[in-house]
Amino acid sequence: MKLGQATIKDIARELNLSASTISRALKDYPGINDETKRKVKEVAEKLNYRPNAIALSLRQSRSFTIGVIIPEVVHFFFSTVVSGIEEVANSRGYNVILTQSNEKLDREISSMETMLSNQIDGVLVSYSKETKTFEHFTKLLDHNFPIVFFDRAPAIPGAINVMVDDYQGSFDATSHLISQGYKKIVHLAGPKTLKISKDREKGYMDALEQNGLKFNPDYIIPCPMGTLEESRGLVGNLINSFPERPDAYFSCHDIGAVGAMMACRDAGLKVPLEVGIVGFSDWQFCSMLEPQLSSVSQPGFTMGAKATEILIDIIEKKLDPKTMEQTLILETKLMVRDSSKRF
Amino acid sequence: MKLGQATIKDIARELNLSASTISRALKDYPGINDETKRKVKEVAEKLNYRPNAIALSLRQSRSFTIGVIIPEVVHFFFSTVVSGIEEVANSRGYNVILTQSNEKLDREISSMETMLSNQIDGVLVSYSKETKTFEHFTKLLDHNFPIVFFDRAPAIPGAINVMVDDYQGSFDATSHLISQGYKKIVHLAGPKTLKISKDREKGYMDALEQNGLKFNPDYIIPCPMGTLEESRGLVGNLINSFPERPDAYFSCHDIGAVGAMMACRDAGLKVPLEVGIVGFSDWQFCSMLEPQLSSVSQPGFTMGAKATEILIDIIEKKLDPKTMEQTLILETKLMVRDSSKRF
DNA sequence: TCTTTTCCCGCAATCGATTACAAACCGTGG
DNA sequence: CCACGGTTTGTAATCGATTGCGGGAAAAGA
Repeated sequence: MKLGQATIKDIARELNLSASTISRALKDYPGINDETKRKVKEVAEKLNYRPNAIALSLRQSRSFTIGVIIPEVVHFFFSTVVSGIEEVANSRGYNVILTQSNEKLDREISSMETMLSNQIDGVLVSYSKETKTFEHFTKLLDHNFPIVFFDRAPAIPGAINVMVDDYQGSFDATSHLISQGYKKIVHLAGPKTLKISKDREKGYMDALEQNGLKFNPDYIIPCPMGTLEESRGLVGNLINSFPERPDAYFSCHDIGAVGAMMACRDAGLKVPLEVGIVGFSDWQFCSMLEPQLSSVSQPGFTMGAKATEILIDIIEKKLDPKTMEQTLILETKLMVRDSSKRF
Repeated sequence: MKLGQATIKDIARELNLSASTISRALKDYPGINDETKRKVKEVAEKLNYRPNAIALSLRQSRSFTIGVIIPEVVHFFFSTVVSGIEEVANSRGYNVILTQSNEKLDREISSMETMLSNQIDGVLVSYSKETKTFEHFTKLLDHNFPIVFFDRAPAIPGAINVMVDDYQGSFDATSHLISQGYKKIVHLAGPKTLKISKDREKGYMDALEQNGLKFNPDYIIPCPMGTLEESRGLVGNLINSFPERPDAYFSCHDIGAVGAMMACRDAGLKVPLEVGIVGFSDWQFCSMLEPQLSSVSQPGFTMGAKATEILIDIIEKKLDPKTMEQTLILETKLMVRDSSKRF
């Protein structure tokens, strides 16, 4: 109304026809006079008619809108994923409603609530660090509501997940460090609630073992917050206090790696000569650092795009969550740069 | 339906009441028996009733949804703004539909179209670099459709804008370089289509003049693409070809500054001793670089938050775009770091 | 000329919630 | 015994678009 938005009735009035005729004329139904169609379209054009998507949604019980719940937007990886989501959703005629949980469970839940009220057709979720129970998702899955999880995959049987091969990426990164002659490799680990953290930790451990290095549990340093200050502080302490000073750091995310790099610089250690460092995610800034930071690159855009393809296929019944492959794993790629190149 | 979502009619059937009674009972209208209310609420709870927002939207011709159009999500500044938007919109009960134009005009236009179809209540826009005409906005503004522009403000009389003080930020940055003894200051400029580019350029020029330095038009280097490679290449060429080698670079964005920094490093020039560098936006990575990059910090979150406050106030008629202040300018803050500190 | 077929189009219901108006029911007072 | 007031609930229209069904008119056939 605000816009004086023309409706089908306005066209009907103008032409002394009924609303149903207009509707059919606009959609080129057979059984409508060509001349009538022409006139209807002409008037529609003139009045700048635009179908009311809300009315359609109500009638069809679907909105051509998908919801996205991510921990935070201001995050290189997630924003990349969102970009992929946006791209595919748009090209397939869907809108994207975005909410961030800020890593809080209650916001995640209330987001789901309002999205459901808004009759979204499906939802893409990367759950928060706080999320330890998944009833708010399983309840919906049980009713066949389309949900696709990305990056962070919950322990829900039957859930569809799109993720990167965290294990392999981590394994590759650690193996690379070993191949460069680093022997005492510390792992800066993420929160245990996330499967990705556990996978990355396991990749690290397996790489050590398969390369004949002994695994030292003290070399796993939990960095639950994931801030630069946290890892910088922890690594700083560690450099001075450890009996055997570590000679490499593999962090489960880039920020942690930068913190480690700074701590090393603070301590006067040369990277990569004395200390090797590898991060995870390959954020934009990796190649801007001095030395450039090696990192495991995650295909964020692809992840968003694939997850959206799958979700929409499920919505449109082109895929059946019951019978399809439940987990799509995308390959990572180790970007070797100066921070870990000794030879 | 998909969810077997309960409607008001389901409750009505269960209790042998009419839909209207249910509606009133749920909203605690007077004139409904307390006992009835209790029972209605009980059944609503049992059936996990959630009002259908789409039905409400249709009836009220408003959707409690605002649209956001930005050039790209994968951009530190814009994602920060989106975060602010999300925050305020959520707390005031609005959903956020996000689209990115990828700096393309036609996508910007088609985004507006589909958003209007979806009966959004208002829209927040930062227009694309390609956008040179604004009919797709003025048409709506003329019909009193709520639009608030942020960061990039179009030349539309009467439009509401929220932006940072690009001029002052630029002026401060340049003055700072001068105060550090740099004399031949190059400006890496952005696309002329954006007002922010022009403002930043003007701030640079005025700072030179007011500090008694002669302005040399050759010292303004257009960097329309805004990529690292672009500025790195341009500055690289410039170092070798210029009769008087510049001793400082003020870039209109951080990426350009990093490119300049790399070009200097390539050329064996010491930053900040021989060359001073200042960027604009204060992206996350500024303090991770070596040397740390000085930059003009823009309050992205605040910008998103303020713009959303204003938009919703307009939507809810708490503000009148005709009579209110049309441009809100937020202060920038120069973050002085090592890349420009000579003393 | 009367019947049948074909062609166009309108009626009315639907999606879910809201709301002005009307109605049914109760008890009470005249 | 009737009317009236108050309390509680129901009816029906509305938002915009769609669609099954049916109807009217003109054209074709008998």
